[in-house]
Amino acid sequence: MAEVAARAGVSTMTVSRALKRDGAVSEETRRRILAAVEELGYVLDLSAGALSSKRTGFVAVLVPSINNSNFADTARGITEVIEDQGLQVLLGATDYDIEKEEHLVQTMLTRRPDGIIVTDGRHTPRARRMLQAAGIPVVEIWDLPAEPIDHVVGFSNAEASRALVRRLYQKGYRKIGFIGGASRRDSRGADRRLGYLRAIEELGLPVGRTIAFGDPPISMEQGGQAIVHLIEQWPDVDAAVCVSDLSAFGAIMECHRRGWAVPGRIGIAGFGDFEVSRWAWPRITTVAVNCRTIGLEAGRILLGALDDVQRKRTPMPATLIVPFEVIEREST
Amino acid sequence: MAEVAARAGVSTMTVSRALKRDGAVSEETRRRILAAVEELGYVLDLSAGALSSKRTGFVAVLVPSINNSNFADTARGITEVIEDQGLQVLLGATDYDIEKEEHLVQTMLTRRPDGIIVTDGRHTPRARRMLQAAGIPVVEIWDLPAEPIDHVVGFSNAEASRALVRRLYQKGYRKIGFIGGASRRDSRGADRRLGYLRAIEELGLPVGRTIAFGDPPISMEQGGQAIVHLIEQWPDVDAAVCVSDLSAFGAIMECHRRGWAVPGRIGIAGFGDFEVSRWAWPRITTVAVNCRTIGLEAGRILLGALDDVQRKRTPMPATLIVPFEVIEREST
DNA sequence: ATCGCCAGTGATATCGATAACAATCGCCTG
DNA sequence: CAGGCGATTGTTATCGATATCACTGGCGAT
Repeated sequence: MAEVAARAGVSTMTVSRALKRDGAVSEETRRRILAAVEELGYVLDLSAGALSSKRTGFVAVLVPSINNSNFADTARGITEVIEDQGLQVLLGATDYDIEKEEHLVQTMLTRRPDGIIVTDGRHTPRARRMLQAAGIPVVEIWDLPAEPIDHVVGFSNAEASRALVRRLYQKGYRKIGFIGGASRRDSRGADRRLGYLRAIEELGLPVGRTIAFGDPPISMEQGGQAIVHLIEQWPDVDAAVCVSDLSAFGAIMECHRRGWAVPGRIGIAGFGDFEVSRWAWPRITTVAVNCRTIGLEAGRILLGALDDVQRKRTPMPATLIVPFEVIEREST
Repeated sequence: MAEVAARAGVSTMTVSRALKRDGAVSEETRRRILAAVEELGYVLDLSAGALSSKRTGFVAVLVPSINNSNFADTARGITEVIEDQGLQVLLGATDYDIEKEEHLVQTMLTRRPDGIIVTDGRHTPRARRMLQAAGIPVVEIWDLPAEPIDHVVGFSNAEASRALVRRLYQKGYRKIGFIGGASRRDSRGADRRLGYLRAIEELGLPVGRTIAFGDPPISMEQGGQAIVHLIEQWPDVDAAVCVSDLSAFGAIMECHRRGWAVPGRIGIAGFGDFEVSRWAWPRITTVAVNCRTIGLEAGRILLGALDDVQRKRTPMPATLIVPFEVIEREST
């Protein structure tokens, strides 16, 4: 930067200002500086700037998996909003594991992000403590935690699942099974099962028709295996609610393969409104949440909180509940 | 860190050493320091460490899209390898746009990563210049650039596509069409088309049966629309090669919907061996490359280059060609 | 007994930018 | 015309760690 400054005949401070968005520098000077930057091929070093300004321009984002288009959409939404403000996402994947989340939180805090967005409201006590002590805005997304750390953008997975079951009931289904993961690691999956159970009970339907299969994320393959188990174990089952669209898709394809008509023999519903559900044949009944919106809103709330901090206002923790929608398609 | 040092009765330098992996500190001292760290809830500030050590511990990774499980797998592979060495991935998505890539390269360099991995061998001249001038190891992946910048881990998309077409020919298909994106933005997609054209020509098959549809990434929806166009335009077509599995899937489902048997009426093949292709019904013929391996190898090569730099050896640019495999399944 | 080496530790300078405040200049207001 | 204000630029201190070199004490080899 000193070289650029020398070449442009100004001080480094002026160069620094010229390279910021809000820098108060005269047009003439800025032009000279930018020319010098270009000629020298100079690239600003933010890691130095971060140290003195105490703002790194990073927003840490933790998702269970980037290999899941729902979370990928959310991550994109966040990125979109915050990069407009010159911030950058530091992405991490927890693999649905709160121990790994704890470790990632620590790693991320080591980079001193200006804010952090975590998926889920479940954390290890130590992770929780670190998040609270970090002194930066925190947004928990994709869930409605009982005790939010700070801000929240999410919805009740249990309610959504319950609404789906009730819709199936209206449609005439009475022997409804559930296909989900075998571990509690995926807390959103566990909530969906909970909502299913609640609905079944409320409606007075036969209980117990639950297949637990494999570790999250439940794959297409596991969906296919699970539907076979479900039908073998309870031959009178007339519908299956799957913990995600991917398992629902696997289940439907397995039914095709075995000549079981969907929805003729059994209705099958998923969760998440993945692309595959919109274009599969039959199209898959599911619960849609706007994943990108979750990301956009989480990003906006974070930006708002950062703005509050900068203006030395006390930020007010916000909770934003995003809507979900049961979408009935051809598979039920 | 000064507080921790005071509490442990040592200098900050010793604390710093105790918190590194290779730190030469006596067991007794380390224990005292870690205890102090725990009691004070101290979290190391890497953004400061980066400044003095001139190593940020970042590896920048640019992929066309994180919402594509092939690239997500690659990104995971990279992450896996490098986080073992205490490095962290800085992920960016170019949206299949080399202008956006240029911008991202600049943004990333601003963070002074220790190395950078970019998808594709096509770059704007400025991006290319910046990459070369950065003075850090560069790995280009998922392609075999004519003029590599530095290291390469990839395969020839054209060759792979050509092999697929030849396999279809062996199987008896003679009127083979191609479904791909309408723009040249996706250079791997363009290469696949090229390979298709080359094969068609070599085999003396009827040419021209190419449907170009939409901007990358070509979606399931576009695959469904394109197959209709293809069949309407050339009713005698007996097979379709799609630029990716997603479009192949969309095409197959559209055929189901219209009562066109796959592969009875038309055989359909994809590219990429996505999960959906393994579990769809019919299972989809495709070209498989081990995406995770691309990531793992790219990570390893990068680590090797970083090691070379540290030991002041001159790193030798490496090119690693990963194998692809044509997998014949039920859809052809 | 002396020397040299090594493990463990500390003192100091430094990484490259920006915050905070100061200085300068021109122009407007009363 | 004095005072003051806003726009522009510079000076200096500082952010929080680590590189580098220096120092100490113990121990084995000669």
